[in-house]
Amino acid sequence: MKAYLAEKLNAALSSLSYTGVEPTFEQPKLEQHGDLTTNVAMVLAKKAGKNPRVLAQEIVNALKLDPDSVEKVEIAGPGFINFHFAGAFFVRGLQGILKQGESFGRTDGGRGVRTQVEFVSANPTGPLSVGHGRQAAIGDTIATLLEWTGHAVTREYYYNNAGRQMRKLAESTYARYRQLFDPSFPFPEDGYQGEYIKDIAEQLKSARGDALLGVPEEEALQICKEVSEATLFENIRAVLARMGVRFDVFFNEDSLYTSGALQEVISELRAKGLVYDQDGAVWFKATALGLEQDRVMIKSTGEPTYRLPDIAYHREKFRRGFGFIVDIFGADHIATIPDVLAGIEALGYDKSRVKVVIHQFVTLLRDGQQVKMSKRQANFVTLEELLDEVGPDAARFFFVMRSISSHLEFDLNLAKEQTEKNPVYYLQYAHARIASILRFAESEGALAAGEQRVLADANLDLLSGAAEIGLAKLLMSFPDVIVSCSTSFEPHRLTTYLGDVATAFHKFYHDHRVVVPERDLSRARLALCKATQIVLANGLKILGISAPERM
RNA sequence: GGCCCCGUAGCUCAAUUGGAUAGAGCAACAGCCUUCUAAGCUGUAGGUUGCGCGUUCGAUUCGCGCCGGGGUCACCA
Repeated sequence: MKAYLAEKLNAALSSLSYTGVEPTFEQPKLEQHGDLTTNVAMVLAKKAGKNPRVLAQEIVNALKLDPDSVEKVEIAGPGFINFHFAGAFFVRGLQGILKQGESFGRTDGGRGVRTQVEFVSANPTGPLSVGHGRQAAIGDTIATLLEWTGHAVTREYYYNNAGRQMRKLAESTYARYRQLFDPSFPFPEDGYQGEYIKDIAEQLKSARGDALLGVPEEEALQICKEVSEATLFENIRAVLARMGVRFDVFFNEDSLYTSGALQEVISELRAKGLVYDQDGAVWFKATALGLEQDRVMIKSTGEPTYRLPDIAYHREKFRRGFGFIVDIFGADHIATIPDVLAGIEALGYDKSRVKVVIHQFVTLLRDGQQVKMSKRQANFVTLEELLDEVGPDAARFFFVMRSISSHLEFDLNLAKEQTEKNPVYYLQYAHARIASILRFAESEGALAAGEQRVLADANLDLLSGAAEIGLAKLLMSFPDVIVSCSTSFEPHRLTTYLGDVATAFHKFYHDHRVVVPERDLSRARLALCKATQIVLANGLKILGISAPERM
């Protein structure tokens, strides 16, 4: 429709010899402003030296449109040209939805480009937090949105199981293990305080008894590290799986060390004059690239800081053939990004192919009070505990329902509530209600069993009520919504849209009885129900939330 | 102090990326079930979009300056 109008509008403009303007269309907020609107008249007004409304009238007079699809064109406000489509246009569009079914909403603007989405990427030093949960939900949803818009997506998790943090983990587990035999054994100063370390120590004891007491400490620490890492990683995978999040690749930072990728980055940057030695450390000359200060890449101890492997990792992403790279980070990582982007650009890669998505933090609310989360005090709520409490559907929905650049206030009471107040249930209820109607229709003989697929043959012109057309109109915009969510990396818009669909459906349900004696009308309304169910199911699927048949 | 995010109805948040009269949900009040799921629907009320300049046909959106909240500024990740 947009393409059709663009063509007609361009023809009108050139017949009036206005050139050099590409008209744009958008969907007006208010229904009375029509279905599509263009602001060309206002854009052209200054250049043409004419009043925008007068200009708009000229353009409208020159337009030749098919009255079967465009019912009415009018000029409004400061000079908008509003196009009102015929109701039949929307209603007939339902056929397409019914035919496409579970693939309705997919588009191919991404042209199959190989796209990597990196998210979560927590090191195996402890259980996932609710912040990781938000990142998992956002990352997985963005990955799915990219798939739905034609990208070939790889979901990737980057982790480091070497270095200081893992050493600390091993020492913590070892100390807890020793304490099981001798409570006075000292716990490391800055060790991991959490209860989970004690659990791992207990496991170690029941599996191996006191065997670790008899081996040299280095060996015991190595065992502690391996067991802790394996246990924690297993837990991380399991918790993510409960949320329906699965990764294609777990990329180990360690491989960058063994492959020589780090040295390669250093020497290439050094050759470009972007690396120098000072105070026994190796520095990245970030100031030469317009950044605020130079940064250490290799400490005087010989150990790299995170920057070097991060740059090397991003180069690997390019080398592995990804045409588009999406990084999902929490707000606490924001400071590291400019260095990495500058680094890969200096290495000759196009940093505009990297999209960094930064999300803000999560605070939990219980009984109207903020739940204090302190990792140090070890009284933080883990993602696993949250899933136990509210379930994966509510968790995933709540995690993505706010703009990612905003703080998320997660109301535990609301997420648990199985009432109309809870937006997740509102959506799922609409889906279940439709399933129930379809079952009823079959039991009444209004619809033969398994006939749902051929509802596309229904006489859709019988749908003429405002609620019916309004709903059909909304359903038709689903593919555009997916594209918009995908290109803007704003998955919360999908939750808002689905809420609108559910509202429009409930209104339709309230205004019209679906199964009525007139068989053709029944079938038309059933087609509308089925199309709504398809949109809800597809939308929920993208969000990773179940679409129940009964509630 | 530098940089980043946020500030919109009593509360939690939207607002088609610069559009027309700023919208939802919750809370409050008033209604709607003999009928396909009331986990639903309808209505009322609620606003100087933190404040002030500026950019232009037009600003919640862009720029500058304040105010307030959060984050971040390591030879930690």
